[in-house]
Amino acid sequence: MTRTPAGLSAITFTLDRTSPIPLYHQLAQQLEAAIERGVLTPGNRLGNEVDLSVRLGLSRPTVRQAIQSLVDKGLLVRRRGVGTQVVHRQVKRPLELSSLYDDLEADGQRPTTRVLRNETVPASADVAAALGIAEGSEVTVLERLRFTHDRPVAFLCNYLPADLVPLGNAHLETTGLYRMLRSAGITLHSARQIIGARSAAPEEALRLDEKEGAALLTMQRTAYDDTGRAVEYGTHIYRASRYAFDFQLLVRP
Amino acid sequence: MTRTPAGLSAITFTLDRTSPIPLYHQLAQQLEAAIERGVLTPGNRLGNEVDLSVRLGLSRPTVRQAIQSLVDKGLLVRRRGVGTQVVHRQVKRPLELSSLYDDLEADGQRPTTRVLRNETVPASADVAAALGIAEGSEVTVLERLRFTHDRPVAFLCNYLPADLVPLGNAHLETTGLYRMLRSAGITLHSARQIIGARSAAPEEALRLDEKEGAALLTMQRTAYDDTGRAVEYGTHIYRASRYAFDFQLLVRP
DNA sequence: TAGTGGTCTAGACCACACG
DNA sequence: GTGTGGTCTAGACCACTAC
Repeated sequence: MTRTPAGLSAITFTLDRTSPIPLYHQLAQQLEAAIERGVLTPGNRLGNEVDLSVRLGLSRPTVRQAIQSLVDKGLLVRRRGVGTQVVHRQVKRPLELSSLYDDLEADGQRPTTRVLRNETVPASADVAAALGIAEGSEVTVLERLRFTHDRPVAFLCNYLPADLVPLGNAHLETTGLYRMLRSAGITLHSARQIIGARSAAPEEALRLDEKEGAALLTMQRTAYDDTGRAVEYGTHIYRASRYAFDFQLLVRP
Repeated sequence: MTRTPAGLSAITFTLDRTSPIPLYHQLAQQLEAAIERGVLTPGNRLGNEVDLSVRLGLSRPTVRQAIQSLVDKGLLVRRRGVGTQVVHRQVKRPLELSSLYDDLEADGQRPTTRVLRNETVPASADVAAALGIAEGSEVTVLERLRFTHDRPVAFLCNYLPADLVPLGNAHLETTGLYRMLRSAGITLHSARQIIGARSAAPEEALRLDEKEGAALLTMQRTAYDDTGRAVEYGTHIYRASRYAFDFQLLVRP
């Protein structure tokens, strides 16, 4: 006997074939919304792909593609011979290239930034190596203090190829670096991050309003765009008493 | 004119249709190997999918699936109207659910482990909450010290549902916890990690051979399996002087 | 044995980038 | 215009799971 799962049958899908949004994406969005709204609850079976495709008037590969995208997001699990189910525990925040500004803002923290330094200098050996450019090439060096509730959270030092994008202080104080890069048409592709800890040196302690010797969280990051070109190299220092990295991550199948 | 890129034409692909390994996976492996060996160098175009499928005697969707898997890994980039290229900077180590043991071993560090505690206790409120089980349920609590070169690197405290898998001390001393879970047939699916820092308390300093007040790197993690069931909750403390998290991560398109 | 997802085919048309 | 990837179809057979 073929049972249509209660949750799924309660959903009316509306697919617009004239829309520029791909059909599989429309379907995926509506499935995700149904999960979000609780119409499809954890453990609910999704019903087999063939039935679903017939019901929607789509081909099976298209339906599969929609389902697959949600599997990749960690919302669904497929088991051969069993079926497709909603994962019991929802993935709240998928791991992304963490932008401190976005993280804080998403947290309702209303971050602010003070630009301490913004100038063009020749790249030192280590910066050149990190960015994969010639030593002495022009790079923009950026030093910023980030605050929430008028208290410092982090000291951010970044290096970018000088010709990449104009970095006005006004914008830097009201938004995050990654947003500026994105709106300049630069799409980030990958990054390497090293997260460690160390004790605060006297000048660091002063800058961050911590005691000397307090534990600090550190991150070094190099970010790359589509073509593999290094776009940004940074050294960040966070007050461990006010910040921690919160990752949700998926295991590659 | 259609040019076959030099790199690609130099490769002979061998596809075994009788193999249980899917064709798209065989192709993906061989493409990846070619990139690894340097036959396909960064910037090399991969040639269009239609030609490739004809040459290999595969359908285009199958070839696409192979290419897509490498795009997902961050090795290739596709651009509509342009083509498929090898990414300039290679992704060295994709982000995975980091296993300290595996990380150290991959680094040639020959990690060792001393089990300090391994017993079954009723779950406290916070452990029960983290694992999503009833307070007072039986959990296995594990305390381990991990060494490299006979010096401590980390103190690991983990809680697992008691009935999950037998955890013999002998195995725990010679391998990692995640390997034991995997060989018990548990496939990890997702995890939430919180990485922070703090100063060493006296007893922590003693245990890790650090000075009191030294900066320590901390991680809290809850790991989940396929079904969304919490499999493990742990609190780890690392010597910041000897360990840092090294992530390579991709931005979701 | 029945039902599920996993793989694969051989086409088709479209949107976009580039010369 | 030409070539590229992006999307979509309507089937097919197989492997695995559960009963």
